[in-house]
Amino acid sequence: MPELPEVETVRRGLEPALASQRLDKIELMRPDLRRPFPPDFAQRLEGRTVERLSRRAKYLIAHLDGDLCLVMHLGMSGSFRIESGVPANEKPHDHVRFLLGSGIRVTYNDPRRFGSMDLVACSRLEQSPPFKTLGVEPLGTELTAAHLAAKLRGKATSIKAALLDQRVIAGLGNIYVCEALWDARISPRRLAGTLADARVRPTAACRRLPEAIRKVLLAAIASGGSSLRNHFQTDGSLGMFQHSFNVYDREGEACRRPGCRGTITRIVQTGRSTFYCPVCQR
DNA sequence: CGGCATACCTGCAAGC
DNA sequence: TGCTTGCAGGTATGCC
Repeated sequence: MPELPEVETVRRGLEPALASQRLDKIELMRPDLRRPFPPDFAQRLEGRTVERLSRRAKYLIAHLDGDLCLVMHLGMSGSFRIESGVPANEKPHDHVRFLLGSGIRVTYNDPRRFGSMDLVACSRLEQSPPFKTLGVEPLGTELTAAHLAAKLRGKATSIKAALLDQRVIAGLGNIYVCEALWDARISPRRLAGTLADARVRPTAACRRLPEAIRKVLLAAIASGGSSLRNHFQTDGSLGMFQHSFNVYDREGEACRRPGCRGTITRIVQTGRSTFYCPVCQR
């Protein structure tokens, strides 16, 4: 289930199957996911070759020849399957099938249909929605304590909500926000604005955040990478792998920080579960 | 505009 | 066992 590390894992898993491949045929099993597919979706894709797969935040982007980009989001429950052989095996909630020149099939499955697929000119990607409003890539060089302090200055909302805001940092979701805040020993209830001082400089806690964020994301990507190497599930699906968390979904368990005697607590913030240790996260 | 609740959709686990 | 309820890692929209 896809936050940034899961999407990156899917990208790496799909890349070998898709790179340099011609899209021979696109089959749509329904007219929409979260929104209708763009007009002439299949026709605009068929016959083009995939040059590469990239990722921005939680979006997966297939770059095709002729300046066309297929922008995909996995929503809450999207996954891909790579298969060969005939006949195609159909599963519930298969919505899109890509038939490649190699004979391989890539199938998109999404029970909740919160995912999306859109077509955009690659040359205008950054100016088009949703990219134009996205914040910095957490694994890029732009994520610094100073940048965070500037973005969080004056914010009256919690740091938890602020980090979930894709306009601040793009790609964090509920799990990795909880994990990063635990790692940085910051309470999710703390007001975002308090991470910048009066001169809009980062506080000590704010200075711990960029490293904490990178650490949890990179660890998750590494874990996804190893589950990929073990090989896709028996059905070839990509996009789910279990990873051990320090706080997420651990309500009632002992805090894992050495020396801390706290118990992981669940609260609800802006309608979503937050897990944290009230003893060591301040 | 900022902050929050709500809607979208299905599956699953827990509780009665 | 079978039904109901609540919850799930996503974003977009509308309301104050």
